[in-house]
Formats: sequence, structure tokens, C-alpha cells
Amino acid sequence: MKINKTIDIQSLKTHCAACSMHHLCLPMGLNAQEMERLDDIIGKRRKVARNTALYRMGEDFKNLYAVRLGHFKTFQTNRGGTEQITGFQMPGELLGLDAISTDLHQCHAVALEDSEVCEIPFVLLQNLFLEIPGLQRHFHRMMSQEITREQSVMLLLGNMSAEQKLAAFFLNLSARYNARGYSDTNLHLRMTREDIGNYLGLTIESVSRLLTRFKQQRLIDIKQREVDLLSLDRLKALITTPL
Amino acid sequence: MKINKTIDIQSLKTHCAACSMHHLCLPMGLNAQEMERLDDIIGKRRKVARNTALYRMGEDFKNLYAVRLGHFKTFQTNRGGTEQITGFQMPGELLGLDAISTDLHQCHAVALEDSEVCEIPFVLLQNLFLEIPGLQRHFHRMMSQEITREQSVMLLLGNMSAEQKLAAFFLNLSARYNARGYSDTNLHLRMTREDIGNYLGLTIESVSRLLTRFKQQRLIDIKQREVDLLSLDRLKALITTPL
DNA sequence: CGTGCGCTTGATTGAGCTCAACGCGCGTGG
DNA sequence: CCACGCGCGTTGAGCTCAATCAAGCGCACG
Repeated sequence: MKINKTIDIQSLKTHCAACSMHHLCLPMGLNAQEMERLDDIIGKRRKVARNTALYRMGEDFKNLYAVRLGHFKTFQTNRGGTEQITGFQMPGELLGLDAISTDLHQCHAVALEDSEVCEIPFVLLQNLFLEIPGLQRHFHRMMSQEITREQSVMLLLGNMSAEQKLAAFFLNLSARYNARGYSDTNLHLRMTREDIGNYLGLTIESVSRLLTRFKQQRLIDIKQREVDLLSLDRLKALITTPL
Repeated sequence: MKINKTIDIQSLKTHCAACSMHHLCLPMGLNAQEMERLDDIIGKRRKVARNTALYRMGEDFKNLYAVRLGHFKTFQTNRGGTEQITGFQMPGELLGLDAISTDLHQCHAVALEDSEVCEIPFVLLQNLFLEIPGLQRHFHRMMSQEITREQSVMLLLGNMSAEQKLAAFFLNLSARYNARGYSDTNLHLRMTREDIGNYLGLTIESVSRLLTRFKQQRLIDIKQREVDLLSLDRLKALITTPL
């Protein structure tokens, strides 16, 4: 009975070692024993249905979340009600890093499809840093990576034409799927055109027009949300070109 | 003789406790003893002359830097040579956080005026985290704050009109100077109009035109780089207004 | 088999960019 | 001392790219 109970609890818990994302996610580089220690502090998996919030702006910050399955978008809102999508997250990526500074979530996180996350109580994680320096180091890397990512979005939003923005968007998705073992040329968009436009600082109409233009130019093939990137090189050239 | 030597070394070193920025900077919240431990690992002050680089994109990452005196700008460059300024840093703010993930600097840091920084060897800092949990916590807060800051710049670049961008820029400076005990209405710009435009995703001409318009509307007074914010409320209203 | 959301397409508009000229303050050198 | 050049900033005229306004399509779902 006691044993069964233990098994039940275990089966509810996450197992980093068994997760296909552990080479990208928080436990990257840990040995088996260390990974177990991390498993121990991680709460249950949590399912988040399509179009529902994992957390909302202004809520108390208790946990970081690692995306295990599915996709999310994070966005801020003004008092004026204007939204700005600040990122799309896929498996192996962390959610909630922006909340550490104030202990309040600074953005909303909403699932783009039925998804699953690992709940990581931040207080416990900080304690674990003291015992597993490798975990601390990788956590700092992940935070730093988020800073770098946002800087490149700033470059995108500040300096690029609509065409370049869209090309950069596809290339970014391509690279991230590739790192996860998926095709880097054949991808399924989980977000609407509106989401893409909002993220890139464009209107939905502009996105739509650009997509058809890219299609005509044989840069991509697209049907609904299924995209084929026909030439990564030409997409890259679009961005590099001194406009 | 030995004593003199010690004094000399000490005088070359930084002293967080004596620094006017210690309530904002890395040592925030530490007690005297902990602050001394931090002092011990901090390298010498380093002077950086106006228009010279503290570090350049692609250089090896060894140290974080805390701005002690003066102002910096950080910017990325494309292969195409396009620059994008990602931030302006003032005393008490950290430089180099984006380099942790790759051990290479992801951007250039250039002094806008003759400046001074504290050199913080990151390896030693990480060791110290294990001994001073409060330091670790505050460091995480500062990284998280940087993420939040960049997200709000994304909102600015993605959603705002030129007018709103400039208003937001002034209000941001105002708040940061205020936190440092300076006037929140009377400020000296350390950056050129071109820098401002680049940061906000505008041309220098647009910035110039907006400045004269703000002046005509009695929102600000500006002569050269001396700015008076005549109504913080009206500036805020500009941003909040649903365009 | 409507009904609605997500998306596309077209026509027009306008905010901000580009190009161009000029002004001002300041340091340098004759 | 003035002349000159230069970096920084302002101003004007015209243009362009993406936004806005408007209509309609097509797939999914009740």
C-alpha cells in the first residue's frame, strides 16, 4: 500500500531524465543524481488548455514553468488595452523569468494549443542552486539567453522592414525547431496571423500580403498554418541585405 | 611599508559601502560584512573615456560591469552593419548580462561621456552566491528586471507612435534619475539625437521634429541637451491614450 | 446549412522616411 | 583675431511603405 502510494506520487511527478527536452531545458548538463534532486522539487505537471492562461499579468509569482508540451504566447497589456506579444514559447523553454524582480507576473502567458508545463517552485530552485552549482550556472545562461533573444527582437522591431521581420520570424522558428529535432523547413504555425502581426509590429493585413508575396516569390509555401521554407538561404539574404 | 601597501591597494579598489549607488546596485540589501566580501572580489575601477568601448561584441566574457559614474549605450550590429541601440545605462546599472549565455559579448558597450565602472569577475561572483544567498537573490532580480525592461521596449517599438515613443523615453529617464536622487523633471541628455532615434526606431529628423513640437506644446523645454519636462502627467497621458 | 472566425484582397490614406539645404557652436589653424 | 571645417541639429518638400477602411472568401463547427 505504502509502496503503491509512492508509485502513484512518482507517476504524477515529472521526470527530467525521461523528458525529451532535458538537453535544452533547466536540467541540461546535470548528472543522473542531480537530475533527481531537481525532479524532487518540481511540482506536478500542469495541463493548460488552448486559449487559457497559465498565469496572468499582476498575479503573484511562485513558480517558474518549463514548457513540456505545446506552445505558449506571452504578452503585455497597456492600461490603454493595447497588447504586445513578447514571445512564443515551445517545449524546453522557461516561462516566468520576468516575474522574479517584482514577485508579480509582468505579462500574461496563454497556451496556443493544449499544452503541458512543469511547475518549478522558485524558492526551492534557489535553494537547490546552493547544492548544484551546475544548475545555477545553467539557469543564469537561460536568463541571459532570454535577454539576448529580446535584444534581437528589439533590433527586428526597430530596424527592419516588414519583409525582413517576417523572414527573421520564420528563420527563428526554423532554428528553434531544428534544435528540438524537428524539421527546420517544414513547420506548423500554432499562432494566428494576428499574433504574428502583433509580435512583429505589423497589421494582420500586412502579414497576409507578405505571406502571399513570399509564396509567389517561391520563398515559402504555405497552406493554412502549414509552412514550407523553400530556401533558408534566400530568407537569410533578405535580412542581411543592407535593405 | 606593508601597511602603506595595503592602503594603496585598498584605495585602488572599489568600496560598495561608500558608493552612492549601493542601494540600487548589486550590493543592495547586503549587510556590512557581506558587502566587504563583495568588495573583495571586485576588481579595480576602470575608467572609460567618452566614445570608447568598454567591451565589443564578440569579445570573451570575463566580467560584469557596474556603472559607477557616467553613462553608456549598448548596441548590436548586423552583418549588414545596421546598429540597434538596446539600452542606455546609468550609475548603479549592470553591463554584460547578455554575455553569460555564450561567454561572448552579444553587444557593444560604449561610454557616452567619461565614465567609470566596477569590474566584477563573474566566476568569483558565482562562487560568492553560494555564500551570500541574498546576493544571489538580488542578482536574479536584476537579471529579471533587465528582461522586463526589454519587454517594455518591445511594446514601445512594436505598438507606439513616434510621439508616444519619445514621451515614454523621457518618462523612463525621469523615473530612473528620480530613483538615483536626481531631478525627475530637469535632465541632461548624454546621447545624441541620432542615438535617441536609433533606440526608438525613428530617424533623427523625426526626433528633431517631435522635440520642437513637444516644445511648442509646452510639454517640454529643451535647449541643446538640457531638457525640462514641464508636465509629467501630460506626457503620461500621451502614452496611455488609446492612440 | 447557416454562422462566425480567421484570413485574403483591394483601394486609399497618412505617418514617418528620404533627400536636401541650411544653421549653429566649437575647436583648429593660419 | 577671423576663417574654416566639422559634428550635431533643424527645417522643408516629396515620397513610400505599411496602416486603415472596406469587402468578401472559405473552412470549421454547431
